[in-house]
Amino acid sequence: MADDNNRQIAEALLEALVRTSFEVMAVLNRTAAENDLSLTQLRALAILRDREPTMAQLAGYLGLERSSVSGLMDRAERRGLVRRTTSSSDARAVHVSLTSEGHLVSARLNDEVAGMLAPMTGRLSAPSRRG
Amino acid sequence: MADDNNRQIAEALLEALVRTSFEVMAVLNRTAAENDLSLTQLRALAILRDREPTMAQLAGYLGLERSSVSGLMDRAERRGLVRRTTSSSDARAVHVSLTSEGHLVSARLNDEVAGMLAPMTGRLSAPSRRG
DNA sequence: TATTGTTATACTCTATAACTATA
DNA sequence: TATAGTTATAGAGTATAACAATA
Repeated sequence: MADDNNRQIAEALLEALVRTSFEVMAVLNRTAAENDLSLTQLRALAILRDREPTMAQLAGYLGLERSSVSGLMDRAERRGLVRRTTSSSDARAVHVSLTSEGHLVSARLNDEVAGMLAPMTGRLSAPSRRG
Repeated sequence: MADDNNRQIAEALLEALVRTSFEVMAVLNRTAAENDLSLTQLRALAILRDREPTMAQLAGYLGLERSSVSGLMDRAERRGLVRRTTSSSDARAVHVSLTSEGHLVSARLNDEVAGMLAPMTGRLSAPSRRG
């Protein structure tokens, strides 16, 4: 019976976990969409905030094929958010980095996401101030 | 200083929340992909497990345009997972329901997701059995 | 030979706009 | 007139395969 109870709790947790994840992704998607970006572009901009990876490394971070990232960065570059620079040590490699515009956008996205998820994180961290 | 502490906690929670959500979505995506389905198809099958909504209602559940759901259900129908039936009360409306094959697939997906997320939910619900 | 990045191609997902049929 | 669903169209995201340049 203890096992049965655990199973029920696990099922409820599973549902809560999946539902919460969808809510978080919805917030991320909405934030991205309001800035005319896709979720993947948002992820890429977040990754690039503190890194200047090669295309292959970026593909690794995003869990995508290199060819997919080529198109992704084509579109981001066209919008002036990132730039490509050839590596000095390996003539095959191309590094990606945020432009100043890209940094601005990425920081703004970060703040917006934090603000939108504040009801979920703030409630846990901040004590109620009623009374 | 208490406020500053709360802010730091909220930031850490935000990161954990987003990271966890991405991990959950990765599991869902992988599960879907292994069954040659997209995440949206997986969501739709999950929704249809206990409902036979109209196309418009399904679009509402999924947060998509009706036209997007038309294509989605075209592909699901072509694979024998769902069927369309015209409403008896409103000749304009079309209800969507799982076929027996669709039910099998949907149940299997549910089990696979539960299994893959067990490390995240089981750890919280089940006491350690060491010793 | 192996790796990096790109291009060509194909498919899914999604939206907007226009349409038909019904209410 | 308004609503339900579909179709046409377009663009983004993704993968696989083939390629050129470099290691």
